[in-house]
Amino acid sequence: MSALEDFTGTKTFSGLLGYHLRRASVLVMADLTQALEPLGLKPAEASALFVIAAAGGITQAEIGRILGIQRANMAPLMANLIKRGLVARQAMDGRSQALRLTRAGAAMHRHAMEATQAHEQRLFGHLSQPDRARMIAQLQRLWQSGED
Amino acid sequence: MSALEDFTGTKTFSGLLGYHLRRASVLVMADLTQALEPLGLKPAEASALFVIAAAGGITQAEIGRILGIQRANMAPLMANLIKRGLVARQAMDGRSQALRLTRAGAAMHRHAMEATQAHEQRLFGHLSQPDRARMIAQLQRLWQSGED
DNA sequence: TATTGTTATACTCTATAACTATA
DNA sequence: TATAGTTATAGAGTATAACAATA
Repeated sequence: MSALEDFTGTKTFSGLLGYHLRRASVLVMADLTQALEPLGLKPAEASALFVIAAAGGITQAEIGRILGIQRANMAPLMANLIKRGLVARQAMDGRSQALRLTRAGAAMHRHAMEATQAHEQRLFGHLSQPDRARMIAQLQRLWQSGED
Repeated sequence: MSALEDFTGTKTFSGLLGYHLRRASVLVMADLTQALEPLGLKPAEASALFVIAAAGGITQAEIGRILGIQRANMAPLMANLIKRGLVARQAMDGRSQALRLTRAGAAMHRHAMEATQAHEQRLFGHLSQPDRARMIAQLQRLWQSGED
């Protein structure tokens, strides 16, 4: 056991769930970023595609609320997806625009979902299905408790 | 159930552990940042104090390796803690310097640990002790698998 | 009055490169 | 050659403020 493992294994951090949550999240995001890079997608862009695929006709402001992304930051993100022909707009009323996947966007969505599932399997595959489900439920309750 | 909860509750994201890990981590870091703000500490600074308290005489490069912080980013962080009189340096050899908490630093460390424990209790107190221990063990194995 | 979409901008965090002094 | 500490800097992600158009 190296000196580094020794320290991180002491009571200094071993009792702090938030610390391990953060370190794990950093690792997972880095791996997901790599997994999506061949598709030319960033995690936030892939997430937006996932939401549109599940809820065609949704507005970008609503996607932002679901994903925790500011309206101001959704604008360039969505402009990029539209410019690349993955998402199409359709006027609902004078200020809202319904978003749908194009054919290319639907294909990209499938590839992104496959890459994401493979990534999840790679990182979390060693966990049993009940362990995974329990952790998801606990984490979801946690972050949704901060949603108002 | 609102439209937002409905979407985040669908199979789109509910099966993705990485997504919930990320959302939870963001919430936890925001809460910890607030909890430490009255002390004038940022999470990274508090973590450095924790490491020094547990391992007096350690160098800042080693702290960086433990916490996953680049050497280049440790320099201004540690300079700030020293300028505030929380940490003192002591030459080991011509290039390495042993770090120790000053009296003020030890007091700050206690306050930071108390604030952190209260924060953890506030966010994770609803989890049973076995649940908490299991989650910590699983997350730790996960992020440490990416350490080389 | 509130909301959508947008632009501009600032701030924080993190990563890279380069340098010196020393081992 | 490798490491400690430092500086400068660039990039990404996120936050705030303001605006026009519309509900």
